Amino acid sequence: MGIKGLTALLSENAPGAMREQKFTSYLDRRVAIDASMHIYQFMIAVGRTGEQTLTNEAGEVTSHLQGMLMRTSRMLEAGIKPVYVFDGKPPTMKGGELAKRKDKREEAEAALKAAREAGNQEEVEKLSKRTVRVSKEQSMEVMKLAQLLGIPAFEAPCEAEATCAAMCKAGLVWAVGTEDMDTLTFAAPRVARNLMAPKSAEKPVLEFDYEKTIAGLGLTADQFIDLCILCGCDYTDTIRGVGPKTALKLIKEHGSIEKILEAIDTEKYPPPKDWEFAGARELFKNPEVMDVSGINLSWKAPDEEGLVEFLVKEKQFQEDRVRGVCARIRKARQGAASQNRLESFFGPPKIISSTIGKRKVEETKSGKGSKAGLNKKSKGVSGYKSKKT
DNA sequence: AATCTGTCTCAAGACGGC
DNA sequence: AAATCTTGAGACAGATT
DNA sequence: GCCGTCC
Repeated sequence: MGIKGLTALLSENAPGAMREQKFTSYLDRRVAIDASMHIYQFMIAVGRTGEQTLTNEAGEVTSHLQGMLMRTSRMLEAGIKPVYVFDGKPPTMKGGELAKRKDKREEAEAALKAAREAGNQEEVEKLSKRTVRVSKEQSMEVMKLAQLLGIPAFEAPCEAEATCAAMCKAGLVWAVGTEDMDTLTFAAPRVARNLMAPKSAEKPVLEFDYEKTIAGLGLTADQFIDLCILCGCDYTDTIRGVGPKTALKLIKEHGSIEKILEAIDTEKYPPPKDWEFAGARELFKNPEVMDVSGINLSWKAPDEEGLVEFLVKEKQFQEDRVRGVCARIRKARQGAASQNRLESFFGPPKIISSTIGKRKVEETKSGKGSKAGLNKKSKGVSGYKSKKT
């Protein structure tokens, strides 16, 4: 569940760390993306009527593939360069949280069965969304799809978000595109939300800057991790009676969880029994991540025949749709290669902020060196809009 | 009276033709 | 031995200061 | 913009 209440806390206490961006400003940006959340969304939403989803003749679900194909092509056409990262084994400390989720799912499964028997169609649809599971095989199918589309894809050793953050720290990508605020706790320099919001919604991308986050809160990196643990994370429970606001106050006052425990009345604010906050801290501070040194990311042309083999022959996609997507991607790639100023495709030049042009030049100058972004302070910081609740 | 926490509920895509 | 692992936001009641 | 369709 990420970090409870962190977004609200930041918008009140570190608004300067948040900045709204246009979707089009991600032109030519490399972005690391945790694939698992997307897969879940597609399994839940794509082609669903009642308990029905998209399937091939054999009855295998294909919703995740349809969703990923469309979303990925949209990103590529927008000039975004995605890197997909898949979850590995969950850390053992997540066991408690996972057990809770399992209980809830089983509860929903029981209710679903009852609703089916009662013939309550509406209830069946609602509950079946809550019982969705993603198998390893389905994840691997999405990975295969990404690779056929020419996109780098990796399986992380552990939490995908941690490896995404590591890629961003290493300068392999400009930002991590996610809705999960854990990523900021893993100290990803830049986190982008709403990156995939539907075109129609025109929701702006919300960008979080890590350095500005901790500076805005007035905390050190270690203290920020302690704050996140106190707010509530996936790895351990929290002190009863202490939520985000009190947590921030206490951390600023005392500096660390150890000191807080010494200072507060633990009768009134009982910490969890055998509280393993130090273990959680370690998971955030030194997570198990992929070795990203020496990785050379590249975005290749789609393997059209491979896609036809996989999606058409095996999964019964319509061939002209698949070939159509390939054509659109190829066209976008050609445009990017031949045009230095792709932004002219997106509207009159005068509307485009000059920072985009500048950045574009900087990046092309730096060539395909793997460190686009890290050592570059973004310039247009002045124009952020604060958001009130 | 105002603030904060804990719990429970919900919702989660995208294209193209009209 | 076999099978797994995604999330945020808002409403609201009740406790606390 | 709404709605049927994607597999």
